[in-house]
Amino acid sequence: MTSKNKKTLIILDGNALLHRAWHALPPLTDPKGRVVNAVYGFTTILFKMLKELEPQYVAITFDKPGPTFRHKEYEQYKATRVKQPDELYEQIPMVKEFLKVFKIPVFEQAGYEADDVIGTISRALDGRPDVRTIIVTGDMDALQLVDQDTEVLAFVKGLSQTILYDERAVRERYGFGPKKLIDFKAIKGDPSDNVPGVPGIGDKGAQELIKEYGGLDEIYNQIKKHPEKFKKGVLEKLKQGEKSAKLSQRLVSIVTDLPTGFNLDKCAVKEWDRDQVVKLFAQYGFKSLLNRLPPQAGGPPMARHDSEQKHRVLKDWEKIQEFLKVLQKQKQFALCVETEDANLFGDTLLGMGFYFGSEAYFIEIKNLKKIQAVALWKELTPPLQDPEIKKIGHDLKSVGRSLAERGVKLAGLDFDTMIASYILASGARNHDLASVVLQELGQELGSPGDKHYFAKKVARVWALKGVLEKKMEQDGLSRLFQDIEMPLVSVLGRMEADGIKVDVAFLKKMSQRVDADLKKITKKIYKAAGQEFNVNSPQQLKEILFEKLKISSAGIRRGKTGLSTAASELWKMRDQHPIIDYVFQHRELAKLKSTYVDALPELVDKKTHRLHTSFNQTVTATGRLSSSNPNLQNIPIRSPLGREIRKAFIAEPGNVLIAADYSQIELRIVAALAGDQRMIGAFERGQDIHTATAMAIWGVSQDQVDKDMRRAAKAINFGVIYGQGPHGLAQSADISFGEAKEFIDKYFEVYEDVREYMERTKALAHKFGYVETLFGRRRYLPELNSGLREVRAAAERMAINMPVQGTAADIMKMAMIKIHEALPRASKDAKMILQVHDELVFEAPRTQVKKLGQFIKQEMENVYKLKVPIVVSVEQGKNWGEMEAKNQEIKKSIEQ
DNA sequence: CGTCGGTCGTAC
DNA sequence: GACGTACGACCGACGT
Repeated sequence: MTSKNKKTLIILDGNALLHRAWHALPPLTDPKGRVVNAVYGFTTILFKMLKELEPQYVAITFDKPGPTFRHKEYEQYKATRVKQPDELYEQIPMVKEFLKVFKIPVFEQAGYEADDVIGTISRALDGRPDVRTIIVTGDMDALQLVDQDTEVLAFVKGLSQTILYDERAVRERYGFGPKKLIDFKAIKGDPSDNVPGVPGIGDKGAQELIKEYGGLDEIYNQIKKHPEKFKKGVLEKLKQGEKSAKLSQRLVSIVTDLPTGFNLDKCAVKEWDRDQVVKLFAQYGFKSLLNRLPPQAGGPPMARHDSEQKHRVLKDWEKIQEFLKVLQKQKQFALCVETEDANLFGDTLLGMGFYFGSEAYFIEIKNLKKIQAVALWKELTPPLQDPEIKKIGHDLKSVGRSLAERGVKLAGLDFDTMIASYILASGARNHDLASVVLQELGQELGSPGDKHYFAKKVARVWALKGVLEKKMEQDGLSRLFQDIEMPLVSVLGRMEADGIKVDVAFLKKMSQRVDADLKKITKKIYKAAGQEFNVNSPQQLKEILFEKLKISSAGIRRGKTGLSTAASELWKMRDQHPIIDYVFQHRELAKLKSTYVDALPELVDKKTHRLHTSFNQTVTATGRLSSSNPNLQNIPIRSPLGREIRKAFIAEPGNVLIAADYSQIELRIVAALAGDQRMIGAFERGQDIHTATAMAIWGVSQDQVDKDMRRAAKAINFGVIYGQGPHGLAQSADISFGEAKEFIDKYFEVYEDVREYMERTKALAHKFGYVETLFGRRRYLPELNSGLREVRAAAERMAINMPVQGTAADIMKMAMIKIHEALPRASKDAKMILQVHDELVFEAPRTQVKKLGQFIKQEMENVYKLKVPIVVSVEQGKNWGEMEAKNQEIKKSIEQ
């Protein structure tokens, strides 16, 4: 039989390949946080083998966990093996999941190793000269199985290189055939398996002996007959090691007669279900592997889920008119907006996608005649603006804003698949349409190149709604979605569109001033350093500080790139050299200039001088919003120069800005969630919470609490919210580790229910794998099961923090919805324009401040009844930097 | 020339 | 590394 006519069986040594992949690849994690590098590596190997070897049959073998007959034979067998981390072994079931989908059979046998199963299979095929067997493995033990019809493909150097061993290749490498490898190893031993061999004889000696005599039995026969043939030392060692050699021989012999239930037909390569494969890959985050899926052997073309007819692209005006008539009748539909530049704003509109009645349409608008476009919008606008007609979409805030630029006020926002995805997996994955479709539907979204891409997109959005809705229901997340997140979408859209006015001239002047100061301070730095360098480069700076100026690096934190030059570290060296102070000044100026003073005017609308941030609703792991382009949630306030920047945020003439702050909202939530009467009491009495904490910890009266005591109490109050340990507290309160530890102990004695609450939260997190806010918002924390103590501890801190931060976010969101809804009744000219986590900023006519201030405070304070009072302080001013308190109850300077 | 990780700093 | 949640500027290494 010529090799051409032969069929090929590949047998993969699962354990060996998994080990190899584990060591060769960095610890990649999947969207759930599990380490999956070995699965990934194994899968790439599998694909490569399928593609390159084009086998007709495939089988996989694994070790069965537990002792083998070799352990019974020799207790020390593999005793020197270092146990690999759990993260590796946890990947075996994952690999098996893949194999199931690819319909590849797994063979294993209790009490035996993968090699024995491989041996059995390859010997079972001895009677089948029409089958060529290739054993794919990461170690060389299998070489003894090589024969006329059996080869070994061994991975060397990680996963990058393979060598194919047939009989000749084995002979070339060792000087004898595969069968003799057993005796060779029996003599030389195998340190990695702790097989002793003949002590004192190694690689070279064993090789010579085998070449000379052929095998172990022959050697010992010769010793009896002609001991004089052997060198003295070798003879002695062989005699001494006879028992050990015989034992080793048994240990390294691969068993070939197990009852594995092997049957070649079972191993025939079968077609797999591409959708299942895609789904699984999505689960594991193996996006790149999708393109490397091996071709289906002889199978029909890939099955497609949706027939092409269901996706219609409408270009002709007549067809579009027909479509519009049907659209008018719909009570709900999915929609998307497509623009040339993909960001939806100010771009040429390509068209819009719609889905209803099991059909997807893409209406091409770009090439319509002017008069047709006008007619189109006339027909399209009423259903889009009708709040009774439900709109389903992905990122409806963007859709709404895009339509708003074209004069359409989108209403009836019912189901946003981006938000639903976020609700189900906040922080755990991307929520762009392609990712969500892949994760939830197991389908590829395709690219704009596809003929029906845009129509397909909107069909996918519709399909997603069904899946996500059900999942939210199952997890009890529907209320959160319907009552908080969906109503918030249009609130945020409105805030973004309104924007905030910026005094650009003020910032330009400031830029010049700061630039001059920066130049001066830079000169001082160069002089002090004795040379010019880039002060903005930490790398160059540390060279100047520690090498040129020889500033002591004792006690300075080190990072991945060496000594740190962070402010906290520079502070430790402040007395050693005047340059440190200059660097501080330089850092502050450079930061403010580049991040704010120069960056903000770039993003201001040239005509209106208003700045339109994006409030992102699907970014944070806790439920907070984030802000970007620009980030208006980190505008400086703490330093005097920083606060100057806030003055650039102004009200229109005749208007003022009103800022309303939740006071100590997170600590109040801690008190409420923990049900801690002592902390609740302090809030009920309207006490300053940090002073109250200081009083309780030290058992003193209010007037005995000095500044330092209050400062320490404040640090620990905040620390609690973050799950901070003694080390962190020592740092932030500037006290010793021992003192910090004492404080924390005392704190939890005082607020015992807070301690209990923390413990309960951690326990629940471990039990369920997630934590939740008062309103059921979840955060999954797969890292709680990490084998690494540090990773686990970090996850526990997240578990502590999320319900607190997240509940505050929930409350704030509810207040925003309530206010947005009621604001027109309080004032038709007032606008809610910013949210900064615990603060809302409004712009309103000066004349209405008093009334509005009261209204806002009322709404914010009463949006939800906690076990503690919620208090809001209101301020007003011409700009965001100079605000005056409107109510006297709480003075901002004290409480923060 | 673009991308990306590292470092740093701003806010709550 | 040691305190949770973000965004973003700058640097410099790396790949095209």
